[in-house]
Amino acid sequence: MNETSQILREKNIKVTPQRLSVYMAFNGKGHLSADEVYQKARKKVPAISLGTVYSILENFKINDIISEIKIDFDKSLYELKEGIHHHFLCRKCKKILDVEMPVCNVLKNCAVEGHSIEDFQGYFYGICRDCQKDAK
Amino acid sequence: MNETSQILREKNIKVTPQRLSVYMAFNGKGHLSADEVYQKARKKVPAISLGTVYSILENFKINDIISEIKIDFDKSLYELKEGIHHHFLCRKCKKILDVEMPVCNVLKNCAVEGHSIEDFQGYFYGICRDCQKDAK
DNA sequence: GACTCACTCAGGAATGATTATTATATAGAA
DNA sequence: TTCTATATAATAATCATTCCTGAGTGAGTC
Repeated sequence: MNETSQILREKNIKVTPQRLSVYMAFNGKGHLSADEVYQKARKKVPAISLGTVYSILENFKINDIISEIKIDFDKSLYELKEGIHHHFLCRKCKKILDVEMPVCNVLKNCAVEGHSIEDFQGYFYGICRDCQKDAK
Repeated sequence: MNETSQILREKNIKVTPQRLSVYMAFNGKGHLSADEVYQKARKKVPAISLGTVYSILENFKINDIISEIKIDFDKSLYELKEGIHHHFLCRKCKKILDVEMPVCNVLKNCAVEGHSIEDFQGYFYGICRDCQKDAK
């Protein structure tokens, strides 16, 4: 009974090799596309299908284990939900970076114009530090 | 030489009936999908094709006339860029509402962790005022 | 052990938004 | 008006994502 199994059990999610492999695909790396998750999960469970990966990602999303990021308009990225942060897309090198923006964090769990806010995502677009350096 | 033509000319965008019809599709309404723009534009230019609509939307986006919104993860929405505001998606009725959030507006045109910010989009998720009322 | 019942999965087909292609038409400048 | 780069219509292609189906699995019951 490892740590990942524990996390799933706490959310009443049945533990299966496929689910463990998807969870573990995120080890260390954030911002994975469904296909990247699929490629990594296959190393543990070679027979896993892409459809299964999508369904597990959906399950994890509903259960607040991961969040979906749609910053670059062509495909979804996923990351483990740990620590509040937002995302920056460099228009030049297309890298996606996490950015801390404490002022944004208070926006969660408050009300705006009478609407209750359960979640907030902030997307920043611009030129990253490295690309600015290169331009000089 | 109407007002819309003027706006396009200022951006060095050739004025065509198709472009005018796409621009005018936004009259008053925000948050249109590409297909909704297409349906509205057809009323002025019946022969316009969906491909053309997409290409004009892309052109307008690059020229800062409209912005693309991807808050509900299945298709893009577009709106004229007028006034800074952010978006709220009600998880119950799926309506998208504009929200003013002045604290977010300062985030544009500043630097975060050394990255220059040219644009910022804030997406809020929760239950809207009306749906909260209904639940009572 | 046999039998449910609900859930999970693999494989493959279907969907649907978006993009690419190409030949024709046209806006705007000379 | 003529010319040329650009815009457009029509259509095909792409590709992420969802749907479907039939087979597996595991827990609980008898």
